[in-house]
Amino acid sequence: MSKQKPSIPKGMRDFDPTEMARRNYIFDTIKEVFKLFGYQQLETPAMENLSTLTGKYGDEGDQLLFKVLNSGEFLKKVSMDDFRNGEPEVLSKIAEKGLRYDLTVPFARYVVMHQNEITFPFKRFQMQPVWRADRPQRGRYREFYQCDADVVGTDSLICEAEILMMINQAFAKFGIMDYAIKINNRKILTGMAEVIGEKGKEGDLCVAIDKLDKIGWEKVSEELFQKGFSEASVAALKPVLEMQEKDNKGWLTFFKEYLAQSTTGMKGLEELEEVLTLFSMMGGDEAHVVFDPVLARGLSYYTGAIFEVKVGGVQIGSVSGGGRYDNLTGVFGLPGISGVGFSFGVDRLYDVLDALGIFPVQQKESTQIMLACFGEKERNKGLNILAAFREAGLAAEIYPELVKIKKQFNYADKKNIPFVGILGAEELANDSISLKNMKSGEQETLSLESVISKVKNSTTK
RNA sequence: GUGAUUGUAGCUCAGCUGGUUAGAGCGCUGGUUUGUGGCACCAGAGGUCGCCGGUUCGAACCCGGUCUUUCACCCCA
Repeated sequence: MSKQKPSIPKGMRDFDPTEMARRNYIFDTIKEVFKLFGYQQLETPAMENLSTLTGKYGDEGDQLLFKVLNSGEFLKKVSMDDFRNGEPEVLSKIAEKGLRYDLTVPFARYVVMHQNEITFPFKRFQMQPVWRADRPQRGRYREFYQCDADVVGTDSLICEAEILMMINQAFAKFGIMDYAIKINNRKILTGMAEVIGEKGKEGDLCVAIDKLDKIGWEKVSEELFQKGFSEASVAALKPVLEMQEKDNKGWLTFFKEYLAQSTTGMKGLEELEEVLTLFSMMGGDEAHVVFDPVLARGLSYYTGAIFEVKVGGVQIGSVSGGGRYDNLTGVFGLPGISGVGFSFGVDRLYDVLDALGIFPVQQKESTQIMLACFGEKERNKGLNILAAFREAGLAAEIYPELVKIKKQFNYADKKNIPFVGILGAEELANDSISLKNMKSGEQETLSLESVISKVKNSTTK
């Protein structure tokens, strides 16, 4: 074997112990909130049958799927004719599995497969990596985690209100104060397209409108003209876009008049109002919930509420988003199952907490005390003491080699272990431990019991 | 997928218009200190300059390809 420089695939990452401690903090916090609202955890395999995945994310999505080569002689089934017929023909014969692209489609597959065992409404959450063969950029990876929570099998708007509550609570736990949950409704967007006289074109409308704060009104209207919108309809749109300063109540009043001619639009408004009412009945903090009529995402599948969360004071895209969809499981042969769900972007949340400097300082995952021993006799006694530490619930370790005490201390220092218990001839003779506080440098000779209580009191909060 | 951009020691980076044995800081190892980490001082190890090919008497430097990094677009978390 020749030497090779080790590397990892493009767009994939290692997480060192510090990063893992912080990531686990994020996962644990989110998980806690999900559970508090009655969501149950689900896991699905990294690979799905390619037939489950293809065609669910559009042509672009299919391109971004990681396909897994069949085991064995994967070329055996391929004929020269297949080669002449092109890539799709060959692909279907050499790869029948693929890595999951998101958590929603595998979830839909699961619901259909287990429809007879599931009690609806079904509330599940899922925190697993997904893979996309995208071109990586900052904050965009080929392997990343999604934290999804969905409830399927009910149209109740309580679910939407609960999602707002969960975001509220998660952010409160993280200590994020400055954030906005933007909320809109697909039916309102449909209504807008209707009342400006461009029925059915809310897709194009939204793609253009969405860029408003990026490229400005002039370019947006230019784009709309290009998409075939008439002069009159673009003019009819203008009042909405110029209405930037309204609060939620103001918007609702405005839209009740603006959308009066569209039954769909009015339905969307009703839903929105109902969600906000339910949310406040649950005791939600309305200060963070902002109706945004230009919020448009996931239009290919969302049919009702749409949300997105932006954190203030940092230049990072949305950290959470979701919405209501009809007919989640239709493609797998189970029509009529609707649901609403949302997702936290762990990698972005990490960046936000990092940028705001609000990760908890205390690393509860690190060792609380290490034993340093001068010789073999001390080491042997140390093993007993070590067991007692662990019995008492302390994260403890002993330096595994009989080396110079300096080296042992150095290890403890590098690993940020707050206490070192020293065992030498003296300590052995009078059955004690010298406990050194690595931060203050103070050292005292104590009994095993007092070492345990001392370390416990000063390292657990 | 389109257009740019980056790559030199474990890390962050110097390295002149192409010219001997490629440097610094931090980190690492050992020592000053055989019952004590951080600080200081001393010594040392560590690089086929991303990879492949070309131009040249001579390439870290110029050219082509490839991989990687970052950025914009597209799309998205």
